[in-house]
Amino acid sequence: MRYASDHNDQTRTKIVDVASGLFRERGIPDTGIALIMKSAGLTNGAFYTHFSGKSELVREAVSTALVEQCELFEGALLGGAGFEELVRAYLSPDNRDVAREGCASAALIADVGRGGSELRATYAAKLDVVVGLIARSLGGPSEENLATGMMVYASLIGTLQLARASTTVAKSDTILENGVIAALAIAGRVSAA
Amino acid sequence: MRYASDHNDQTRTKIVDVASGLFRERGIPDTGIALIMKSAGLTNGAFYTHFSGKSELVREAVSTALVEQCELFEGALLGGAGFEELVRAYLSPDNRDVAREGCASAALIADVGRGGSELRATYAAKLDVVVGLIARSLGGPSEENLATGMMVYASLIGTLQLARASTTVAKSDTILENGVIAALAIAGRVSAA
DNA sequence: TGTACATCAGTGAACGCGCGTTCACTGATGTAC
DNA sequence: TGTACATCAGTGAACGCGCGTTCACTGATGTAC
Repeated sequence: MRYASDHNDQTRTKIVDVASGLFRERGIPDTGIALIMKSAGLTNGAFYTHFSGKSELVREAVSTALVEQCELFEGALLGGAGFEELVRAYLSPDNRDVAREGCASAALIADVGRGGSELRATYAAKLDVVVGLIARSLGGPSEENLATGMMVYASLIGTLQLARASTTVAKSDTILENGVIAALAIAGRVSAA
Repeated sequence: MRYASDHNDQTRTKIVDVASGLFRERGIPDTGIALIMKSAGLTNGAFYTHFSGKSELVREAVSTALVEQCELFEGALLGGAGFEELVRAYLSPDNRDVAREGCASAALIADVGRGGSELRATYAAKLDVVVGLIARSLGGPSEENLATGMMVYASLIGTLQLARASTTVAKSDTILENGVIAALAIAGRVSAA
């Protein structure tokens, strides 16, 4: 073969990774195929040898972005982090400022909600994994901890979005700090209810 | 004059109202001027006799949508509603299903975060009013209650977004119900911290 | 009173542009005989 | 061994389309003299 046997896969992965970052940074509708392909070091025509169309890429890019989220949480858990450290890792200024590498939900969930059932199903599958990891930090994947984990995640998403929409760094930082307290409050109460 | 003296204002308000709904339903980048004007019963050319461009309309439409939010909360408070009833009004299936008339933050906050400083400032101004109303339902606009109100709002936004992105009505309904518990938990804890 | 002009919200065709997508082609490497 | 053909990731120009925006024009009503 004229390319290494995994060349095709590598190129495809590269496109998905690049798109995953650009979508989070610019939003899905404002990110065109030509920009994605140029950022991946290719021309737009090659796109369709890898994907049936933009919506297929969107699904894979959203999925990949959420897997990154999982890896952040998994890494923290393996490092011995507890619930509060998980929350602090999420609500860090870095995660707020570098949307390209940040939480897919905070950046794209509204677009997912407006999307088709395929996109929502793809999102839901990975969301369950993220919530499972939060539940693990709460003691394990019991029904209660999963419900609490989902609410904690909801709170984290909203907090990060408010922090990103803030007009000053000081206000934004305060929101992130209060977000930790709010997450702790949810962790202590939803399960108990 | 060939039109009533307030005709111009009425048309402008009509355009803003229509845009405010369409933006929430479809997202800002996927809502074009032609569609907005057609929905308002006009042709696209007339748009520029009312606005300097799309971004001016976006600012006014976001602002208007948040004012609607305020009116929902104010109405509930005047009706004697307490904090929990406020939260339940927000996390209702109606507010989830009819994005056109629902919370501007849940629908548009990611776009606001990606927007310019003018849009963020416009959003922030109205956000403070919304948070002030939540604080009022917590007892009054003290520093503590405002901080708590902001975190409650963050949680509500995230919860509604997750509910909208869900794949089944049952899961979505559960998220809304648990969201009430989470909001109560935050109300009880952030202030106390 | 009649006529010429001013006002101005709105019309609708057109502008340049970037979108998602298609397609004839390239060129490096593999295989058949 | 040499030659003809197959493979296939990638190129880059072009497609139709809708975007935000512009602009010459309309037509109903007002004002000036």
